[in-house]
Amino acid sequence: MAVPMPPRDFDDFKGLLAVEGDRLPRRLKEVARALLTRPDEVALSTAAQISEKIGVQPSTLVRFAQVFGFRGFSDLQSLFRDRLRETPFDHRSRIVSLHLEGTTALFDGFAQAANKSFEQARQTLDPEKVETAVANLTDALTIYVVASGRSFPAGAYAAYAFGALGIKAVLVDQIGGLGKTQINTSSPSDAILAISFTPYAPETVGLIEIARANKTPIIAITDNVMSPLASAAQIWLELSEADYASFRSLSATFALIMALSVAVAKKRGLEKTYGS
Amino acid sequence: MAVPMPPRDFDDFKGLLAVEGDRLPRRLKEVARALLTRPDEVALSTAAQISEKIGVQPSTLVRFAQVFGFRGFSDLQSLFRDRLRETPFDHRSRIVSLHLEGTTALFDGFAQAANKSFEQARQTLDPEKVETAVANLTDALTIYVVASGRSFPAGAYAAYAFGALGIKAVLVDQIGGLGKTQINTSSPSDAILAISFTPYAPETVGLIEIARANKTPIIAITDNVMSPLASAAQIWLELSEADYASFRSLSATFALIMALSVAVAKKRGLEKTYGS
DNA sequence: TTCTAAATGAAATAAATATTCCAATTATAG
DNA sequence: CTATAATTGGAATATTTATTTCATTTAGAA
Repeated sequence: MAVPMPPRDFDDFKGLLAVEGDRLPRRLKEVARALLTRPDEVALSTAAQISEKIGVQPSTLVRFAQVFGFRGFSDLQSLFRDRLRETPFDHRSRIVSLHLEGTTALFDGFAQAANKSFEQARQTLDPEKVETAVANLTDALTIYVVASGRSFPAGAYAAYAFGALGIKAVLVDQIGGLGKTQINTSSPSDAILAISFTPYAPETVGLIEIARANKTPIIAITDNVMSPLASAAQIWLELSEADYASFRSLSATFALIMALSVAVAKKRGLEKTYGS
Repeated sequence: MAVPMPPRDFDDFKGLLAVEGDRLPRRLKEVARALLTRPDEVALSTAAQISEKIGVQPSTLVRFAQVFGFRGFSDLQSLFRDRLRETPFDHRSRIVSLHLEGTTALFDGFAQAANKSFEQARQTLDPEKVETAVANLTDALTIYVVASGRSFPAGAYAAYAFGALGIKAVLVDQIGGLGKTQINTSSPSDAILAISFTPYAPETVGLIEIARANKTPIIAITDNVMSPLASAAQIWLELSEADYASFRSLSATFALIMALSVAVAKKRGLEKTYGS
């Protein structure tokens, strides 16, 4: 194999991967992906630590570097270190370079809305109620996740997160109009996690009525006291999201779902190392 | 010499220096100043390089560290490395009322990860490519949204957002194993919006192959050049999300989806006031 | 299938890096 | 000043970390 000139900086390296990356053997491709996914870690860790995380031998890292013309892994790593040095003010400075126009400006707007949501959530979330919710979910045999309309993605994610952590959860997706059938198998030893915000999807409201008739404990994530979920649920967690361009953020909802999942897994003491 | 407990993080160390710093001997005082002046360099360089820059012997660095209760310089250095790993918001938000324990602390962790994702996204997102993506989506008769596994909630949300804005979109939900059937109706006058991150769900990869065979333009949201989506797509947008407790954030993905939706709606000039 | 080349894992070795030790210097108290 | 303790520099050593080598596995061609 011809020994090419090694890339001179991180962007060069990335560009090279874009072209040549596909030709790499299986393991080296994994390495490439991993290095690009966590460039900061590459800069700050030793070859042994990195290779361990990726699940390859240190020698594989050295070989990987040599394929691109470096003498060894250390030379490649110095690209990652320089990258971290060069970005000090762009990357982690206090004032973020905001985009001023176009679609990326919209992106910034939504990012800010997310931030605002987080701050609001810190204020409105009652830690005690959250812990009670965790306790209830921990005791549940099966967690039924109910969410419709705009909240459906959050529900889908909750089901995913629970599953990834080895927690038995069912997403009530109402497919084929079978929502009622899906939730009707719930019992007092299970739990419902219901997610709904203004305007409360009538499907969700209808479904939790059934759960209530079954005496299944209901944990709700909703936006305020006046929510139909607040009165129906045993515990409800208040989360008021900010909006931008007439789209309400879902970021705090997602963060809360992740927090609940991990907390339940911890409490059950079966935290599988999976997730991601 | 009494061996004190070494500081646990960078801020601890800084605080300790504020109190004890003046009592240090001349050379060690120089060291303290230098380390605080360029903390990034301390994280990224070797003891020899640092000592050279300061103009002292490497052994002085070791002794310096030991004065503060560390076993050697390496232990002190790891504080500087951790500092660099932390999210930029970590520093500031320390002041803000952070929850210190329990599930709400987890919530804060995920909120910070989301923030870091936003910052990273600002760096990696190429405004030009974003605008091209918007243009492509604007021209599409129907937008097919493809996302599986962890990314599925994002896809579901994209379909929702497009719909709410009056943009014809189909969520390829692969129900009943009909994913291929669903996407097979796509044609060059449509567009695919594919979302996938490490580890790339094979379903998604398979589906976009079909779209490619149909010559349907593909717009991808993925995490790096090595992604199978990057090579298959006409345009791909790079988005590397941060993670916490081994769960990767989705916040930047959601923000980008919202931004794209709104931008397309604007461009089509049919922005219905609905959404939320 | 069999053969050959390529790729990988694991251990051995080399290189680098950090730490300790001791002699030389500087500061401080008497 | 002198004596003593504290601090520092520099070389020697120990430790960690990267790299090379070689045996084994895997993939590809004939």
